[in-house]
Amino acid sequence: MNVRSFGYAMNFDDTHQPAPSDAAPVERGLRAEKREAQTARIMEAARKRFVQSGFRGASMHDICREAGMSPGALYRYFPSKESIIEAIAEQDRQADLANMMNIGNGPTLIDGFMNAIMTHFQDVHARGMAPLFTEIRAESMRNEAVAACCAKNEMLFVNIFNAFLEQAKADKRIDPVAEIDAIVPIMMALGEGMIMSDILEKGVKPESIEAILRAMTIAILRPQTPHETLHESPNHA
Amino acid sequence: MNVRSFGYAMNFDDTHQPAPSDAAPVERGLRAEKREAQTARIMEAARKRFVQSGFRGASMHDICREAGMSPGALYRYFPSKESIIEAIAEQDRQADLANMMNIGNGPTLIDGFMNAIMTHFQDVHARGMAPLFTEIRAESMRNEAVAACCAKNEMLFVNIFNAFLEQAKADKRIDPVAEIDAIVPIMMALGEGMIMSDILEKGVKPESIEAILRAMTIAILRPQTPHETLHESPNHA
DNA sequence: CTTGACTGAGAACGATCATTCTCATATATG
DNA sequence: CATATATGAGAATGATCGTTCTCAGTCAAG
Repeated sequence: MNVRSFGYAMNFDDTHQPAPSDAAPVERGLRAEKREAQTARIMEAARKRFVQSGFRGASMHDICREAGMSPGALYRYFPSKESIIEAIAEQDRQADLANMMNIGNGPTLIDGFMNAIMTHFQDVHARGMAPLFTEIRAESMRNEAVAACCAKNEMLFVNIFNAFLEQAKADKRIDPVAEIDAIVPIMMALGEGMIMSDILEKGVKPESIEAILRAMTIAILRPQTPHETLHESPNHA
Repeated sequence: MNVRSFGYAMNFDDTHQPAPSDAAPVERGLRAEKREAQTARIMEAARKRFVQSGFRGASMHDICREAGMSPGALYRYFPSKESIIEAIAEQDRQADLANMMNIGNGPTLIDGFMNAIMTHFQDVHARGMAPLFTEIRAESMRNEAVAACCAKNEMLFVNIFNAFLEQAKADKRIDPVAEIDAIVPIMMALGEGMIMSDILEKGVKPESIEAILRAMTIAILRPQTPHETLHESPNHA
């Protein structure tokens, strides 16, 4: 269900890896597999500690203890604490991006949009990732590498979202209240607020959230085809 | 222009203060005034460093240097770094609260609401406080004292906002799309997202922001008196 | 078995941090 | 002036942190 690509771009060279010589490519796969498993174990442990204590608050020894590993071992996989932070930020932002790629999959434009963000909220809530998200955003305001990671993934989504809305506008399926260049960042900001606040944690019913966000989205995008506005709220007593 | 009440509740006793004996209440005022000025200077310096490096990233020596003060001097005013963090969080959240108290001051319900939040956004943006806000929210997810401070001020505002909307609903001036108990936390989450993202920093025109948020607010609250919906956007070319 | 690279444990290191200690100065009070 | 108290500077302290060092085990290849 989750993105497990592990394609996080770390800026340290993997010179440990044996040179891809012509002999025994099968064995190399076994070694690499073990390495990946260990790396994943470290990241899992780090994420737990970071959620609980923040990037600066969690110590390397904490992470080692959580991962059941010595510092000497851990440093064979990550050259620094910074690199762990960057890897986790990258992985988290990529997971967010993957979740949001689903806008556009739905019977109507509004339904596709609502499904994507409601699923995303549920996912973040279920995995207890709201504190980590907030931590990443705070870190991104002073840490250049993390800022670049956020900017990169944000740009990817902005471009897609923007093109999606521009197309819908050109097709006269929506008639937005303002320029799409303004709507996109604002809707993203609103979404980030919902994630940070972890509304589901506060006991607000998902149906209410959906009803409110749907009304809001319709008001901003103003869908033009009649059946777009029909499903105002699927759960209305 | 700003809230300068300095009524932040610090949980350390001010036993330094001379006992309020019957003699010379005038002199005591002078001493207290100097103390307040020094305290303010430290908090100003701390805020600067915290914005730049975060709560954990900024060291006490950094703050001392910024304030032009030795550690020995600084520790006469604050017993710990924690207490500075708490004082700043409290002050910041109180300023936010004061800004938001203005909902209700406007020709229409929607106008009052829009004025309050737009002014608040401008204020936070102008003072460059978005990083500090994000830092406080991140800290509140693991630091009990900061969490309590956020919860306290949030509760104060929630109660007011809630009563405000319930009254408007009872008067049939609005017909909200969902229960007010759901609308309040969601609108607050949306606002926090706008502040964290510092939309104004991204070059989005304030008129566009206002137009979008106004449409959104109208869609959620659904004002019933005809002139409520009239002023859709005051700055429309 | 020997070799050589990989992996791991855990002590150790230097830096940095929040905080405290010591001592000096200033100021109000009698 | 003498005393007591508030204020300040700056070195010192003990803890903690990220990181490295040393050495021992593992395992595939010859």
